[in-house]
Amino acid sequence: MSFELRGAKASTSAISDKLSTRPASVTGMFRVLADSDLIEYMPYKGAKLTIKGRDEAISLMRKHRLWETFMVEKLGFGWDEVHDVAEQLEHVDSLKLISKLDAFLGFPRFDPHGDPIPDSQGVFSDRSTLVGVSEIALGKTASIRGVLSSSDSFLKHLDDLGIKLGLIFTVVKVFEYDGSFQVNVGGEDVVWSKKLVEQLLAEVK
Amino acid sequence: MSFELRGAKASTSAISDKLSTRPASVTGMFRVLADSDLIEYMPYKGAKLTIKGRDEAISLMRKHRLWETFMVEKLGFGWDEVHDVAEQLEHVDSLKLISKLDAFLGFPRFDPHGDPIPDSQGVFSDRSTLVGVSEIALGKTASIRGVLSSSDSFLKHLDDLGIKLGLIFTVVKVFEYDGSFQVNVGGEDVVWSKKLVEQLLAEVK
DNA sequence: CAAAAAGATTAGGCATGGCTAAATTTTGGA
DNA sequence: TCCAAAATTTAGCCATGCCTAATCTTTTTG
Repeated sequence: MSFELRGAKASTSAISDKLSTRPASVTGMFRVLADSDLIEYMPYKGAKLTIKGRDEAISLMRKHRLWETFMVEKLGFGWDEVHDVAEQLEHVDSLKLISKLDAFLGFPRFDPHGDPIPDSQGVFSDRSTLVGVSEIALGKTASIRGVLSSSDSFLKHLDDLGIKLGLIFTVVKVFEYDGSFQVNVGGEDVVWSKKLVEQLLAEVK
Repeated sequence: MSFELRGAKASTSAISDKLSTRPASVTGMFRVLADSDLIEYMPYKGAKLTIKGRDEAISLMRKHRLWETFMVEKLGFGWDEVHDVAEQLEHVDSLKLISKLDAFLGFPRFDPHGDPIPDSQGVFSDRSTLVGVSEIALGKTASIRGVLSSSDSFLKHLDDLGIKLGLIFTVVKVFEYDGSFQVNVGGEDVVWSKKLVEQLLAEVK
């Protein structure tokens, strides 16, 4: 479901490529989607999501990102290995399951990649509430919401330092010399390097 | 996947009934299952699981019961409303997901209905390790593993008393007069009625 | 601005999977 | 034992979904 949500035009062959299928098949899918009122489709002119289609896409995105969050935060998966499984999980059909899962996770507004999770009404949190840790002002308290990199070494480093999604910290000091941050986590002061904080996303309280 | 695991014979029409389909369709399924070496099939004579088929069935059962346990224990679903959703979840294909889920749940050996959950090797815990609470001897410590009833009023009662899967308790006293049990839960003594303990399954330490 | 190239759609074929109806086998009672 | 009833399988049909090849539109380029 890699449709752009705004009026973006994805070419038939680009889609068939991504789906490992043939352009002709995509045209067929367009037809059934149009029949279900999920897209508006004019041959040769492209397709556009209807309101209903947009809602469905947002709902899928919500499910996908909640499952990803669950796998990373609760099951200890690496941030980069959850996509494929989440793609299967997102097709499980149960509104109640998703709302319970949402509650269990504490109604997270961003997934492990820093992408927003729409709420049950389809409303996205303003992405601007998410900032790079390196831009947080002295004295502010924030919680980790995502990462920019997914390299193995980076993720392993997070593990080593005990940095996980939802971790709450306060910026105590910024060292001019090397740009590293001194932060307070659960009463203890620790230092995060400049390179590290540049890859971390957080939500300021 | 309501195949009996032992050499039991489920009639073609019984299966088609349960699947809301036609007997002829079941015969077709038998043929493809036989082609995949999951069953041994002789027309008119019935079908029997092969080793491979048995393994697959056990694996599905494991997934199903783990998901049910997750939904009840972590998401707060009622014991009786998880089956259908678990049937969808069990088809998500990821060995790693299941083993992580298993670990997250603390390697439970029984699901909320008291049925055994095969481990990753396909080994079932001996059902005999599971006993009715009413049969537990004085002074023994045990943990709740399942229920025998799924009536609304019963499940609501469990909620009211804060009795959940995994709850650890010690039998302090059994009252002759009405058969009720005095048990210690987390330092506090409480009384469970005879009617209640007869519906509870537990695993003695 | 036309012709070629690229991209998209239609037409038609093949496999799958479930259905109904007919044929076959098994079962159970006289 | 034998025959009718029940159960099961086979045969043949239809819808789906994706494919290739051919056709049609749009875009690009000389």
